[in-house]
Amino acid sequence: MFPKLDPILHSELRLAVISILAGVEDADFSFIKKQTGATSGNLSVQIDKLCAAGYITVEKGFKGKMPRTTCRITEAGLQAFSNYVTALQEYLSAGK
Amino acid sequence: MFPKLDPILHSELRLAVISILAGVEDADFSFIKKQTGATSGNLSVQIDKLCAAGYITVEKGFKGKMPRTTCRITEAGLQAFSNYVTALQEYLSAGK
DNA sequence: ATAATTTGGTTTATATTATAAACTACTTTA
DNA sequence: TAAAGTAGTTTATAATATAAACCAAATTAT
Repeated sequence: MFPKLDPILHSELRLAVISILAGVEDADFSFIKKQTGATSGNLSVQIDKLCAAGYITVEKGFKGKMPRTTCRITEAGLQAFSNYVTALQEYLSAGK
Repeated sequence: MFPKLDPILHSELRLAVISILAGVEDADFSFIKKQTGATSGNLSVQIDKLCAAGYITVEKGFKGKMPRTTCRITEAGLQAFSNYVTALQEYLSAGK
């Protein structure tokens, strides 16, 4: 009746990150930080987890002389996000 | 952009409990346990938290000789559930 | 030139949360 | 009356999230 919710996505900040990345080609650390309002430390950790899960890729380079971390959602990430939304609907709609 | 998600409801088991209670007049411990597949211990703890938050009421009585714990959602609980669903929609729909 | 501040993060420690294991108390069935 | 089942609670442990501290380089101010 209640499907298991993907624990990687069932996290406020990670869900926000995936949600952002699902809508754009790619996004860098600073942009995601501004959009989410997260602290650097928290964001760094959660990005690592999404990366370890294979839901996003992280590319480190430079914009001029400043370091720049660019994130992009993967196919697996898009699929997981879609599954999560579907599963969650079971919970949200049960009270009807 | 991303609203804060109520931490009381942003828990797989507590959300399932609220979701069940939102659809019925009341439900007892055993019924909720069967529907969710949760262990007794976990369910007991999460019901306590929902109760402490004022989202449900818990009534202890007896069905014949056996103890029976009946849960019911409160107005505050219904409101919180509604708010949670609305907030979550921001996350789920952002990738479109 | 150099000192202070900002950018762009990582690492590590702590607090919170969820889960599982162990236990209590009573009832029913063999 | 002994074993097994019901209906939970309490406590311990594992997992998670968050915050604090730190690092390195670049930029800006003195």
